[in-house]
Amino acid sequence: MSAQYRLPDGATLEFDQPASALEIAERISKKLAKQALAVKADGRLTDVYVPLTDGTEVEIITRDHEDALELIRHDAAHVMAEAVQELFPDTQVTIGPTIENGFYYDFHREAPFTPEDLQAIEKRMQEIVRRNEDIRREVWDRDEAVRFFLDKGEDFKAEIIRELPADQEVSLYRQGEFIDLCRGPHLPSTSKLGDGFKLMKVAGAYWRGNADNAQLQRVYGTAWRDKKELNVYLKQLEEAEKRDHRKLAREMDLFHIQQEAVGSMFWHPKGWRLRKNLENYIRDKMVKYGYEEVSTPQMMDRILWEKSGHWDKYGDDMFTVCTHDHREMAIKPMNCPGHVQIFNQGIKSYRDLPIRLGEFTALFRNEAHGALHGLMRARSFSQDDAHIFCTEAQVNPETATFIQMLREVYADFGFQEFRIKFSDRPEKRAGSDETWDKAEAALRDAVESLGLECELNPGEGAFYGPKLEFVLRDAIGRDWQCGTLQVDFVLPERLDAEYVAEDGSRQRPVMLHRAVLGSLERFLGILIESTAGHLPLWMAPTPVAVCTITNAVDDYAAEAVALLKAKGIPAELDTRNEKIGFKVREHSRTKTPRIWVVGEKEAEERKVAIRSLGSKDTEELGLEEAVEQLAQATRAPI
RNA sequence: GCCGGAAUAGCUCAGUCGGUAGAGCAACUGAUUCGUAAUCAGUAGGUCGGAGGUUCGAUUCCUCUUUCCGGCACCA
Repeated sequence: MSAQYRLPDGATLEFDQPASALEIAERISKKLAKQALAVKADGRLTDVYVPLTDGTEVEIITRDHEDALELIRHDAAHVMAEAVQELFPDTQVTIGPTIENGFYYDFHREAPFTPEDLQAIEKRMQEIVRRNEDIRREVWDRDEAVRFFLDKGEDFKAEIIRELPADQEVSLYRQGEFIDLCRGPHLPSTSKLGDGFKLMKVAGAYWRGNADNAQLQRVYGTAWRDKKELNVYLKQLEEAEKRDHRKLAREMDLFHIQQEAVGSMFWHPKGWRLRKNLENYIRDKMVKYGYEEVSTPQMMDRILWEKSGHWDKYGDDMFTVCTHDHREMAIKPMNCPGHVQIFNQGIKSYRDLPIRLGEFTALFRNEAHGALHGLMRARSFSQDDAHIFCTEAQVNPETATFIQMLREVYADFGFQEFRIKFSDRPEKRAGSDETWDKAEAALRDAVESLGLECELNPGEGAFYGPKLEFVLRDAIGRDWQCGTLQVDFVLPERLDAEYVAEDGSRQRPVMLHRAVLGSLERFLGILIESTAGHLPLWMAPTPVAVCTITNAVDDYAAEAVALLKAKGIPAELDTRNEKIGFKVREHSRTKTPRIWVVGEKEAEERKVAIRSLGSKDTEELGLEEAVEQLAQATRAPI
């Protein structure tokens, strides 16, 4: 039976019988056959040695193809598992997927893998690559596969196979002595993996992501087309680590944390200026968008938190204080119940809605030790938190306005692109299913009418409602939720919020919980990392340092600083007896955006020589003009 | 919280196979008054994260503990 295949260039190849991608490649050129890693058959990735059906559209995947990395990483995981089982036969394998930049494999083994073990594993992987073992697909009977793995003591693997969907083929891939359940496809042999991989770290990870289950050892690796690509990646990573906000914050003298107050910042003068700049900026934005700022008690009786439902879900993570009369007060982990109390004062009419209440006071959450991470995850922090009390009909327009505001703010900080996640009902939640149906539908409607692109994040909503998460990335690619919008029909019910509708009836308002920046601390951390400390002029704690060349011009420099301060610009005066090169270096290292250099010449002409951070050029300007210009440039956008 | 790693001067790090520590930068003092990423010299700075144990002797070995780093879990 003859078979025809179409190639990407439109050409057709004919064979006497069904041919594999390898045979097709062979027909085209020896070189292509040698380079073939896999094949895209009618758009589906398939192994190269599998005979393809007549009429298939065939695209040979070589190393340069965009899909090659995925294959290489997937194979790296298998080769690693093979190496581990050779070196540590008491190890059980579980799963080993590819991830961004690499792969991991979760192993079960009593003894921990040491850094030396990782080196040994990596070496053995290189050996397996040299062995050039064929990687072949086999389809097994499910029960037989389960029995096979149970016999080998591979309980986790057997469990995975047992729980595969009934209609799914059980395919195993064999390379040398190693055999693993896998959907594929794979490279034709281990040598194709090449030498662009490296094991990075070991970490604990729970079986099936559940903390009640056994903890496995996850070995992370990175894999690339070749050594050169690997080295480029490692270099990038090294550079990214230098942008760590904890490191930069120390260099910039922003804040510190110490043992006596784990998870909370001691903000230094410069850091606090920065922090205030952010707060004042977003405060003005909120005024612009029709919010009222309020302030609610730092601690409130436990009873209120029980009523709201927070105690049930988060009681363990709340800090509490006992009063002399034996009342238990919770230090607020969030503002929503407080805002409802304000809403509940007096009778509200539908004419009053929407009511938008915002607050910036500090929140306290007893975050798990292992979760703490500099500014990104702290135990005390503030949010640009606000609650919009509105009618159901207002959910849609309020969402639209919020998204507009968020886009505007993110753009002001240079975040043009960000990810949006749609998180729907979690397992543990308050409110009826009907309420959730309504809330999710309302949010989905809003998202759809705005044409927002979001990814579904199943089961990750708040306990009182579904949410949108606006996600930004840190220097080394970790995702952090910053902005959020949550639709809540539950808390108004639990806390008895109501308004009088047009027909005179009492109605529950909908509550939109929303934050643009989210935690101000976290947002600052992200901003510091994304800008490598080169903050926008209007955010910088010290926008300018005035540096003298000789002490003869100290008075003139002091006058310049006085003029700046008169405009509210926190300028720094540097009259130290140091060479100008020294001063420039130091202010550059602490990321001062502008350095004004003044020497005899400038003093005589009443000018300043302006140097911008990251540039070697200088610009001369008259003193008054320079002050005016900087006053403009340090004004936050509105 | 869990798994692994780490903790030495303000910072970055070296060191001691058990005999109580060193560099560079920063700081301080003095000299130098200088034109855009490090002027020179000198001085000072550490109960080697904390507690306990082994030992004649512990920064080093052991146990516990705290904190930090990386993941995982959690994230109102």
